[in-house]
Amino acid sequence: MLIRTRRDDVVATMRDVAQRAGVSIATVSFVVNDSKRVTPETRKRIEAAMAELGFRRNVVARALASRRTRIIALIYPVLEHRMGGSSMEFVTSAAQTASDADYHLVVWPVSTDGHELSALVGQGLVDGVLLMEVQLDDARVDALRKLDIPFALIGRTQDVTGLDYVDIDFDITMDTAVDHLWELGHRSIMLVCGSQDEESFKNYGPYVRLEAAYRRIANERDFQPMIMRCRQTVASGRRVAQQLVTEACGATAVIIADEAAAAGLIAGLHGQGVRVPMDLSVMSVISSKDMAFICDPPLTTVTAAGIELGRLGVEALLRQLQGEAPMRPVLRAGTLEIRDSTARLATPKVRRTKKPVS
Amino acid sequence: MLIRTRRDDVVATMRDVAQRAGVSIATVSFVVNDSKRVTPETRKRIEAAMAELGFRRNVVARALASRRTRIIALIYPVLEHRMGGSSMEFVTSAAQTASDADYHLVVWPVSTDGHELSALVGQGLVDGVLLMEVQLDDARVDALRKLDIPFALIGRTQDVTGLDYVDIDFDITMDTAVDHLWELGHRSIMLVCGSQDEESFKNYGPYVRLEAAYRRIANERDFQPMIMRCRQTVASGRRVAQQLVTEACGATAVIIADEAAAAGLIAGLHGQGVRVPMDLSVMSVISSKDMAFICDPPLTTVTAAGIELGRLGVEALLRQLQGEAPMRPVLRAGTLEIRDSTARLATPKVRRTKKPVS
DNA sequence: CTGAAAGCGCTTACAG
DNA sequence: CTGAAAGCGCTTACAG
Repeated sequence: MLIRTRRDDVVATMRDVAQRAGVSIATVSFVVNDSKRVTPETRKRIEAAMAELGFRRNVVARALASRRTRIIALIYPVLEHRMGGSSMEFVTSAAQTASDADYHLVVWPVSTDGHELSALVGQGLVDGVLLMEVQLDDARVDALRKLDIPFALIGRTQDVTGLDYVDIDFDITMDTAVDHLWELGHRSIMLVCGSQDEESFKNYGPYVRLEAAYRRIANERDFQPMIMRCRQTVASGRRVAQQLVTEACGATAVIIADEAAAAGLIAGLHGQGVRVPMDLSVMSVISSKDMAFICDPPLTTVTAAGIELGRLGVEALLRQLQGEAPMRPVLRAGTLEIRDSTARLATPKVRRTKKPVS
Repeated sequence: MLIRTRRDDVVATMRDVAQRAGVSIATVSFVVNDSKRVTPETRKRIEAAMAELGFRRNVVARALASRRTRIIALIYPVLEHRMGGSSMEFVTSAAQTASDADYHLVVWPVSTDGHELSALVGQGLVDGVLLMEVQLDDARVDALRKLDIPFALIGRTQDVTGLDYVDIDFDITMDTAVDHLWELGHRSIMLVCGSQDEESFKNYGPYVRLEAAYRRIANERDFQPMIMRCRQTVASGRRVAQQLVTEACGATAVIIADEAAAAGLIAGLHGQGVRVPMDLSVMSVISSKDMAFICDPPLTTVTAAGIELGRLGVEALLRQLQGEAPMRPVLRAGTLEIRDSTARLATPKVRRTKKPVS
C-alpha cells in the first residue's frame, strides 16, 4: 500500500516492500535491521524491492514499536551561556561519536532551570540526555533523575554519587597554569574568574572549582590570593583591564578563566598602555586554540581536552543505553600551550634561575 | 494500564487517564490537545486524573498517529563551518521563535553534501527543515526537494524559484560599507573575502554575493578592485596581514568578510607595526557585535540582522507547515556600527570635505 | 458532547 | 529460516 502522507507525497512502507518481494513484513524488518538470519536469496529479493520503491524506514514508527528512538539530546543553555570555541569542540566531538554509533545527537537549547527540561524530555522523544554547563547543585540533574531517563554529564555536580560524568580536572589545570607562571618568576598571580552573579551561572562548576584550586595553591605556596570577577563577554574583559590599572594591586601575572573575557582583557590592557607580557603576563585556562590566536600577542593557554571529553561523554551515555557496565568517571587536565602572552618576570630580585652564559 | 518501558519506569498512558476519569481515550486526547469541545466537568475530571498519574503525552505515538512530529531541524554544517557570533544569533533566535509556536527546533550537525541529509530527513522525524550556510548550487536543496519535505532557507541559492528564503542583502550591506569608507576619503579599498577553495565553501552564497557587490561598486565608482582571500580562521587573518604588508598594494582601507579572520587581521597588523586606523582602516561585514569588541581597536562593522532573520526563517517554514500562504522572501541589510578601526584618510590631497573651522 | 474503532508503520515474541 | 499477529500510545473520522 503506497500511502499518502500529509504532505501529499507517496511513501513506500515495509508492507509495500514485503508485497513486492513476496515475503512478510517481519522478514523485511529483519533485513532492514539485520536483526535475524535471512537466506541470501530472500535478502536479495527484499533489497531489490527496497531499492525499486525507494524505501525509507519510518523512524517514528520504529521508535514507537521498539521504545527506542536512537536520539540523544545534548542539553546546552544556548540562550544563556555562550558557546565558545572550547564548547564547540565538545559538541562536535560528541556529535561525531554519536553518529559513529548510529545515534543522532541533537542539540537542545534548553535553559538551566529544570522546568523546561522536564517538559521536553520524558515524552519519549530521546533515549538519553547529555548535560553540559553543569552547576554544583543543578536543577536539571534533579529533573532528569525524576524523569528516570538515562543521562550523563559533561561537567559534574557537587555530589556525584551514582552519576556518570566526564569533566575537566580543574585542580591539575590550575596547577599547570600556576606552575608555568611560577617558573617564570611570578609570585603575584591574580585569578580573573567568571562571575556567579547571574542566575544561570550560580555555582557553575568550572568557576567554583577553579577558584577553589587557586586558593588551595595560594595557600600551599604561600602567596596572597587576588581575585577579580568577569562575565562571559569581551566587554567585561575590558572592564577588568581598566580595574587592574585603577586598583594597581601589584599583580605581575593574570590567569583568566573565560575565552571571550580573555580577548577583551588583552585588548583592554593594550588600550590602557599596559604591555603584555612585558608589564603583565596573561594566560587563559579552559580556552580553545582558536581564541588564543585572536589575541595579540597570542595567548598562552591551558587548553581543555574538548575532543576527548565530548567523545567520552557520549560513550558513557551509550553504555547505559546498551545496558553495559557504567564507565568510570573521567577527569582530564588541560594542556599547557605556551605562546607569547607570558614571560619571565623582569624584576631581578625575584629571578631564581640564572641564565647560562652562552 | 500502567506500562513498563525499557527503562523499567512506570509511565501513565492516555488509557490509564481515561480509565481513572471514567471516559474514553478519545476524550482524553481532546482535552490534551484542546482539539474539541469538552464539558467543563469532564475536563476537570480528566485533568485531575492526569495530575494524579503524572501523565505525560508520548510525542512519538502522537507523531505516528498524526503524521506530525512538531520538530523542525536546523541543518548546520557544524563540523565544517564555524558557528561564529552572528550564526549564533540566527540559531538562538530561530530556536526561540519555534519554541513560541510550540515547535521544537533541533540543531542537526549535517555536512554540506546532500547524502547525509537524505539519510536523516525523510524518515518522518521532522516536519520541516531550515537550511543554513547555503551555497549557490546547494546539493542539500536538491536533496530536500527530492524528499519533498517542507523547508526554508536562511541564505539562498542562485536560482530561488519556488523557494522560501530569508537572507542578508549583500548588495546594500556592501554599499553601506563602501559608503562609510568613501565618506572618510578612502579610494583604495580592498576586499578580504572568504576563500572558496574548500569543498564546503564552494559557491558559498555570502562570499559570492559580497564579491559581486564589491566589483559592481568598484565599477560604478571607478576604483580598482583589490581582493585577497582568507579562510574562516584567526590564523588566516594573520596571514592576510602579512600579505598586505609584503605586497604593499596601496590599499588604505580593508573590508573583511569573516569574523574570525577579522580578529586575526587586526592582531596581525598590530604585530607588523601597521597602526589601525591611522595607517589602515579596517572594517568587517556580517559580523557580530561581540566579535567587534574582541579587536583592539574595536571594529567598525556592518552587523547582520541575525535575530530578525532567524525569526523570519522559522516563520517562513511554519507557514508552509500550517498550510498558510507563503511568506514573501526577505532580504535585510546589515547595520553600520562605527567604532574605532576606521578613520578619515590622512593624505590631504584625497580629502574632499573641508572641516568647518570651529 | 462523547465513544468505539480503525489506523499510523513499525518490532518482536511466538509458532511453525 | 519465515510468517501471522499482537502491540507500541496516540489521533481522528464517524456515529450517536
